[in-house]
Amino acid sequence: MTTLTIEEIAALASVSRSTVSRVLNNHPSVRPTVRDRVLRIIEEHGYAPRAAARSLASQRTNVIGLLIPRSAATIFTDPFFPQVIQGISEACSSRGYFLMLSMLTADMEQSFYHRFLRSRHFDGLIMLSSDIDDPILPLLIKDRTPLVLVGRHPYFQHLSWVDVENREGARTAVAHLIGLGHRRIATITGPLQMAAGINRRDGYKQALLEAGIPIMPELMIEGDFTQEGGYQATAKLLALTERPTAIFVASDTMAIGALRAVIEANLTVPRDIAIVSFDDLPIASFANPPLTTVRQPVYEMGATAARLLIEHLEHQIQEPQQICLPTSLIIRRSCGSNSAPAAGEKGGR
Amino acid sequence: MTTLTIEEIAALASVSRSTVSRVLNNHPSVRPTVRDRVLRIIEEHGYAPRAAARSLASQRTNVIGLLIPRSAATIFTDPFFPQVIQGISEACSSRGYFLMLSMLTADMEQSFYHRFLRSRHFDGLIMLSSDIDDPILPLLIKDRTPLVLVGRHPYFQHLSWVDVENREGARTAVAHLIGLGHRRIATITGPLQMAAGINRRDGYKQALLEAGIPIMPELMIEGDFTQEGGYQATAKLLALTERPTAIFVASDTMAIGALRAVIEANLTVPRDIAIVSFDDLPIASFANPPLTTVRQPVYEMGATAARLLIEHLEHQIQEPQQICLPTSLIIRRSCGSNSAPAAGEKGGR
DNA sequence: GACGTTTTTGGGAGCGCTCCCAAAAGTTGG
DNA sequence: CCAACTTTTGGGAGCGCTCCCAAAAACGTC
Repeated sequence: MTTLTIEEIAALASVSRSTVSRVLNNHPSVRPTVRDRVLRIIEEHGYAPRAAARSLASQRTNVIGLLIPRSAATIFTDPFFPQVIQGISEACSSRGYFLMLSMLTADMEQSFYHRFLRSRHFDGLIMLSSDIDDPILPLLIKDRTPLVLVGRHPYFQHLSWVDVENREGARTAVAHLIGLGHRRIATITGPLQMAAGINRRDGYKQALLEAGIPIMPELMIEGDFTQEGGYQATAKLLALTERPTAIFVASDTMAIGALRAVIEANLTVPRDIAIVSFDDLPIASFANPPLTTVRQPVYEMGATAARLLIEHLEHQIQEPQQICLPTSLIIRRSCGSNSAPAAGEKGGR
Repeated sequence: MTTLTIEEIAALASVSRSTVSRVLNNHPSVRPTVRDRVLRIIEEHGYAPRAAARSLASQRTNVIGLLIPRSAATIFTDPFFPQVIQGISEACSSRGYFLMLSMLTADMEQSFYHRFLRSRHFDGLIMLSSDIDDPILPLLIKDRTPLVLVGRHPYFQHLSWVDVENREGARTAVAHLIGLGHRRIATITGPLQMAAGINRRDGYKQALLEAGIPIMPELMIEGDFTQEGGYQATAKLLALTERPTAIFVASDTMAIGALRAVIEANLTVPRDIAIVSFDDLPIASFANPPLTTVRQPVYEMGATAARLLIEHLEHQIQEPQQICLPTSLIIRRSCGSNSAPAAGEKGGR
C-alpha cells in the first residue's frame, strides 16, 4: 500500500495542503464541512503524516525517551520495571506520545550519549532512578533536556521527579514491627548509592530512634535488590551470635531470598523471624508466608512521571515539580501480626 | 547548548555540506586528512545530525519498533519480558538502531494502528508472541511492514520468527518424569490461544504417547502464565480423586503458584508431587525446592530477533528466516531426580 | 607539460511537513 | 449594495538532511 502525502490528500479533498495540515493539527479556523470532508478522505486512505517530515518542520517529535541507567540493567528483570514502564507507556499513548526505550550499557555510554540525545529523537526524557553519582545526569542537565526522574535525587534541586514516601513507608513498617514487640530488628537495605536504598534505611533508623532502640551497625546489611542478595544478607544475619527477631527487607524480591535463607536454617517465618518488606509486587501476596510489605504505587509512579513530562513539554507547567506518592502498609502473615488476614490477599496492580 | 547544523559544521571545517554528510555516512571517497578534520570538528562541537532531517531525506529512521500485543499486557510483569527486551535492546544498540516501544491496549488499538504504523516511526517491527488470532498481525502483513516475530505463528508461513524448541523441550521434560517412574502426569498449559501454550502441551502429549501412556483430558488444565493461574490449576489437580504424581507446568511463574498450592495441601514437592516447569527464569533456581525446568534462551531470542530484522532491513538477507533455538533441561530438586545437584545452581542470564 | 583517468568535492533538488502572511470568501451594518 | 470587518484558505519559504550529477583536483603517462 503506497503511502500518500499531504499534498495528495489535499488534491483529493479539493483543498490546499495548508487546510489538510490545519485539520491534522486541530486548528480551529477550518469550516466544519471542509473539515469533515478532509477527515473522510484521510480515513478512507488510511493517511497518517510522516513522523520525520512533521518533526523536521515543527521541531517536535511527540516521542518521549525512557532512559534506563546502567546500574539498573542487572535488576531489570525485577517486576518493578515492567510495571513502571507500563504506567509510562499508557500515559504516553493516551496523550499521543510514543515511547523510545534506551538501556545504557557500559561499553557504549559515550557514543550513546551523542547519538541518542543530540539527534533529537525525543522531546523529553524520563530517567529511571539510578545511582546517585550516575555521570549521565549532570550531562542531561547541562544540555537542558526536559527531564523527569522516577525516584528523587538528593543533590539536584531543580529537577522534576516522582517518588514514593520511601522513608515514611519504611518507618511505618519498622514501627509496626516494634509495635509487635520486636526490639532486635535488622534491615537489609537496597544499594546505598541509590536514593531509594538510603531513604528506606533512614526510615528504619528513624523508627528505631523514635522508639528509643539503639541502632546496631551489625544489624544493617547492604543488599542489591536481588533475591540472591537478600539470601546472602539474611544468612549473615542468622549467623550472628544474637540473631534478630525481625528483619525489614527493602524490597520484595530480596525478601523472597530472605525467606529461603530462613527456611534453610530450619527456622520459621514469622515465628522465629518476622519479615516486612517493600514494594508489594504481585509475588508478595504469593510468597509463603505471604509478605507483609509496604505497597508503593509503581504503575502510578510511571504514569505520573509521563504526565509531568508531557505537561511540561506542552507548557502547561513551567517550574520543576516534585511529586511524592503515598505508600501503605499491607499486613499479611510474614510479620506475625494478629491482624493479618488468614489468606494472602491479591496485591494491587 | 545550541545544536549546530551540518552546514555550520561544514563551514567550520571549510568543506561542503556534502563532504560532512559523506563523513557521517562513512562514504569511502573522502580524503583521510579531510575526514579527520571533519571528525575533529564534529567531536569538538558534539554535533549529531537531526534524526528527523535525516529520516526525511533518507527514508530510513534507524528505529525498530517493539510491539507488545494486548494479550501480553496482563503477563507483562513476568521476568520473561524484561529479558527479551534486554536482548532486543542490546542487539539494536550495538548496530546503531533505536528501540521504540509500543504496548497495545484495547481502547486505542485502532488509532494506534494508524498513528504508529503509518507514520513511519520505524523501519521494521518486532512483535512479541501474541494470540494466534491477534487481529493486528494480518494488518501488518498486508502493509508489508518488515516484521520479525518472537514466537512462531502457525498460520503465516512467510514470516520471519525466532522461537525456541517448545515442543521438544516439553517432551524432554515429561520424558524425564516418565524416566523417574511417573505414569500419572498432569500438565498445566499456557494459554492455548498462544503458540507457546499449544506447542508445550503437544510436547507433553508426545512424551506420553511415546511411552504408551494414555492421555487423560482431566490431567490437562489450561493456565494463563500467572502465579495465580498456576495456583488455581494445581488446586484443581490436587482435588482429583486420583491425583497425579507429577505435573509439567508450562512456565516457572505458574510453577511458583503450583508450589504454593502443593504446600498448602500439606504435600511435599517432590515427594508427593514432582514438578517440572519451563523457562528457567532467575526465580527457578531460587524457589523452594529449586525448580527442575526447561531452560530457554530468552535473552538470545530477543537478540536474535533484532539481528534478523536488521539484517533484513539492510538487505543482508532477503527471504523470511525461521530460527529455532534449543532448550535444555536443567535438573534441580523439584522433580525428585537422583541426579539433581544438592543446591540450586544459579540460572543463566 | 599536456592529456586522459580516477578520485574527491560542491551545489542543486527534494524529502513531506508546518507556519506565516497575504489573498479570498463570508458576514455585518448602514 | 458597498464598506469594513472577520473568518477561512492558499502558497511560499524553510526545517536539516541525503543523493545525484557535474565540476574540480589529483594522479599517471607519454
